[in-house]
Amino acid sequence: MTTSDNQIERAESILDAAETLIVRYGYDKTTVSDIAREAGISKGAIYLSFESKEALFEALLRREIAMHTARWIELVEADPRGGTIGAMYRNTLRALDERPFMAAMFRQDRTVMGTYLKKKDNIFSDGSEMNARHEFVKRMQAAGVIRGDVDARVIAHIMNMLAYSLVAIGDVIPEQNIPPTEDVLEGIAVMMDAAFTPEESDGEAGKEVVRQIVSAYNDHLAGSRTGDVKEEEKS
Amino acid sequence: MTTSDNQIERAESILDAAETLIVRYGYDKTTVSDIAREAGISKGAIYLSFESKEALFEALLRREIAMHTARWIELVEADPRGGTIGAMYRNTLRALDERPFMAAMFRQDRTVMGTYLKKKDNIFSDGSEMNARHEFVKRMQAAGVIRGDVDARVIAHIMNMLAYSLVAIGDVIPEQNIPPTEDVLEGIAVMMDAAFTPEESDGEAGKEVVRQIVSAYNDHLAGSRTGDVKEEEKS
DNA sequence: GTTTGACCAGATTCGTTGTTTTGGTCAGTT
DNA sequence: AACTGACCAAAACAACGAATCTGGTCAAAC
Repeated sequence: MTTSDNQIERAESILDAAETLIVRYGYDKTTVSDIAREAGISKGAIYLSFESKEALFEALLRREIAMHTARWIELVEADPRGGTIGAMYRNTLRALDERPFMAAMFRQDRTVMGTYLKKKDNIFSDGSEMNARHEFVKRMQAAGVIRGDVDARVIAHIMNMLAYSLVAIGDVIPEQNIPPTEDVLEGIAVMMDAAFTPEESDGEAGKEVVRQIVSAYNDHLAGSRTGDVKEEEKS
Repeated sequence: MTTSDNQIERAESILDAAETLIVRYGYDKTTVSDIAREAGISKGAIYLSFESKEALFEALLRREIAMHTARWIELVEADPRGGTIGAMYRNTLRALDERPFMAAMFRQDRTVMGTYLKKKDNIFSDGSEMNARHEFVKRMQAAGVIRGDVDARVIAHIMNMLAYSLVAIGDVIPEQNIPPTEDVLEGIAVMMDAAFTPEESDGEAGKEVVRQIVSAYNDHLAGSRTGDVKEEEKS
């Protein structure tokens, strides 16, 4: 086990601590000292792994997205009829709904994200979510998994609408009036397939595209990590 | 023209004034005096038509729902292919999107509804929205306009999700990343028809059911008006 | 080389006090 | 009888220093 491995392990355990606290108390009410205590280390040690509270939080956001993506592909691979657009989308939604912090991110929950949302250049302000979904739909159309005769931007936006309302509609409708999530996801999947799956459809083509997208995304991630204290800086 | 007609006219003009101000400044920042000034009458006169600020506001909410419904049926009747579930739903969404105050209500916008939302027994807390949509779907199934083999509750909830996100997703996605509303509504209509319209479908049956529902709703309204100062009380 | 926790400046919260605003009323005017 | 607007108690707001808290640092301990 190398020094670098320990570094990463340490950073991960900090993020674990931060996640538990932030999901429960929110970004504002969770102090750096709280995180240190929860992780069983000193406050100073936090700053050996992260440049600032904000950088720590952004690392947490990135990790959460990565874990969500991993969980998504896991569900897709495990799903026997997982190659249609309906099934793949259902699995994204399921992965989203499974992870409370991911859901909070997606609806930009103020009680969880707190003042981070007010920062000028927070990672949501670029609208990358929309672009990602649009790209996904275009590729699926190219692979013949989604009908080509509907505007990709519109399909992508409808998918964003459903995802957003899945995690945000609780603000407006009391829980007991919402049908079981599984039923809703199933309904959405059936609807999507009926509307957007072409007549002749290969049940496996979709999965291959998902693999490509996810691996491209992972490469992208590896090249853009910021805010962690880098090895070189510490000599 | 009777006294009672004048009463109603007066009350309407108060509601007009209230609507303009509340849409712009919100419930909290709009004072009763402001409304009186905007309506060109004295503050005391407001209380000849309404029991309290809260009652006035609830009358405004009810009127807005009624106007939304009226607009909806108008669009349905005018729509040549208006009898399918997709077309009818698109017309609800269009009517919703056309009226800023209705949209603010639907997403329970805090800057517009202000402290009214914090009242114990506000008119949203009963979840009637959900029930209304559920009823609508069941009737449409009975009339053969929606496929009968899907859970009405789930369809109703998906419809609520799309309606909610239509008016609320702007909080999370910058406007320029959202496709034109017309395109989105068209996409939703196509999707709904592909997924929920039965093979053999009568294009006019849906409209008839809408007429029935709306007239039943209007009867219901007439029987439950509260908060206005009643004629009998004023003798 | 790591890790710690006392320490600090700036921000945030709190408690208090005085001022303004607001929903609602009602004696008086039209 | 319809309407007005000065008036009032209660609530909301503003100002303010005092007290507390928090992100971040760094000399000292391991």
